[in-house]
Amino acid sequence: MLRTKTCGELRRAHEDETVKLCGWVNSYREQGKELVFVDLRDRYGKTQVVFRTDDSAEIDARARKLRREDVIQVEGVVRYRGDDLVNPKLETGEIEIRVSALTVFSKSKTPPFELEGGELPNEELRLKHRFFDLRRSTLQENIRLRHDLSQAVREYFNTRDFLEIETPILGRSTPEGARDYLVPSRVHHGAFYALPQSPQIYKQLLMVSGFDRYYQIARCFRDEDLRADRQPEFTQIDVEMTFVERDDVLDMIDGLVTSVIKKVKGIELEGSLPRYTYADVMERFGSDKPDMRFGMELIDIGDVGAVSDFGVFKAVVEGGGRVRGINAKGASEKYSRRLLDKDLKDFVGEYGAKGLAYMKVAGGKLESTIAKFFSEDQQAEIIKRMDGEDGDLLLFVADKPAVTSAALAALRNRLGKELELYDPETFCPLWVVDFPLLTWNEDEKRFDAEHHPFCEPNKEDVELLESDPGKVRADSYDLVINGYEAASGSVRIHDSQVQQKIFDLLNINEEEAESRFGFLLEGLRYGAPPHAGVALGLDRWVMLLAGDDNIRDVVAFPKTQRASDLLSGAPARVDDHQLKDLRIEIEGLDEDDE
RNA sequence: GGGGCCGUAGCUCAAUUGGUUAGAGUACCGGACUGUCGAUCCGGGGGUUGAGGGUUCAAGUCCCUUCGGCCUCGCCA
Repeated sequence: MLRTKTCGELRRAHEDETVKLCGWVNSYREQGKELVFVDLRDRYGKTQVVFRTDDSAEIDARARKLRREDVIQVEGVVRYRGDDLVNPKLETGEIEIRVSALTVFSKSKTPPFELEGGELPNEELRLKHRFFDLRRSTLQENIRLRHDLSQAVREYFNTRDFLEIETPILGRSTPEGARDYLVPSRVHHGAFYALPQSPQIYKQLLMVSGFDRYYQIARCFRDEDLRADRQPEFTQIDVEMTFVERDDVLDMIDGLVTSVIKKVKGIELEGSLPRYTYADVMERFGSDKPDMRFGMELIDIGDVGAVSDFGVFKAVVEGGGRVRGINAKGASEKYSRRLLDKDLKDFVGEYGAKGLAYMKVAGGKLESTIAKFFSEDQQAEIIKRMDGEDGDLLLFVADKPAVTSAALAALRNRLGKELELYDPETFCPLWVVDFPLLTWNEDEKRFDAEHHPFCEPNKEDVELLESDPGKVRADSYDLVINGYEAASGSVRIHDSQVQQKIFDLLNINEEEAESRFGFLLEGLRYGAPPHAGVALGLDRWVMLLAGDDNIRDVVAFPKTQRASDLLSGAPARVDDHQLKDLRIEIEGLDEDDE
């Protein structure tokens, strides 16, 4: 046995035991000719080991050659350090190991950066040495948290009659949705598999097969541009249930969310998560994934703007736009004029807003370069509607309705964070329901599925499918936490005729539908039960539970924004004979185009 | 595809208006130290300023091109 204990578990109660420990040299301190201290580290903690010339000059000499990150084994006796020598910063600080034998398993090159203390090096370097970065305690804890979450999820579903079923990774490319990652077939020349964007169709077919409660912790792939919270491959907790309605799924996931948050974070949430309609959150927060840890709702003052003397507001309202604003309570002195006129204006500009109007509330009136365009009554009405008090900063965007939503929602998130309007440790989950089924695609002059093409229309709106498809609500739902989409799902269509009708609206003709989705449509023709499901983004959940805002910190081997793996060098060129097997030729490559 | 920030010693950063031999902390190497624990003290080595080109008497600094990382809009059923 190479070790009898770990570096995190020894206490005074183990005094006088002989133990073997293995680990990495975290730090070393030579103290004169007689003494060497080494802090030995493994996944479980750190333990101080002490070498003395008295005990063995030979071991002491070798100990003096130890350097950071060398991997060693020590054998020795657990000693209480003495009342004045306890180190309260270490869990094992009461004791140390008096070493009687040392084995050096492996020497380390000088580490690429320092694991603790000081600032983190740039992420490029960390990713190149990911195996090393992963030794840092924060990343170790994140990976541990990820494991805990996966296990809690499995336990929850396993005790409720769900079966974990794997679905293919090599599948078929389907139209719409994200860009597929493709895998060429060697056997079928010119044909390609697609990696799954999600196991959607397979899980629906499993419902048709009678596996009425399914889940899977499934890897998914989408070849789209990345963000701080998006990786090209990511993990979904995929769930599907048969003979259920929307609320059955929501209740089941409420239970999952409250139980896993309790289990991995020890936080008690209300048993039933609040449910809002899409129309409601879009109006009040301008976003379908509002951060509900703070208020600052969007308020419409378009009617006041329309009758004021402020030309910008008037013109926007007359042109069918909206004037909406938010109230940054007590922030009138926190943003300089330069910040407001430049930084915040540019910030909302990223979302298409042409300007940002602001007014400060002081002495019951509005203070602003544009205040003169508003009568006393109009000012009073704005203050009242915005719930304004002296010291408040009111910010307005006048633009196309969608632009006011996007710009103010982003501004609200930014101000909420900058003004510290919430406790970053809290979790505020909510369901958003009744999404639109379809959204009009102006470029292609047709409807797109808002969620995906297998989503059941809300029964109350079925008539509208013919008359006004854009108004049809879907029987779909998103779970939102702290401003992130944390899960998404819907009741599925189980009638092949309804499914065909939706394909028609999406401008997918019968022939194309048969060719691309035929295997689903055919399944629906052989006795398909009502079913519904949801998928939770595991990576985002771990990120949120870790209090992080970077998804790479919760993935063991993540990819960069350009989807490369700096550790392995993927993606990379392949040998010509591999391409020849696949009958693939690469066009337009320069010699130096690596 | 668009916008923004960044790249100087192993690492984190500094370097006046374009001007002396590109510095500091830390890491690394050597030495001192009998209870250290972010050890301390003394000494030392270490630079293709991401790469390429240009302007200039002179470029880390200015210009062009390019590579890479991060944030973001579009995109992500």
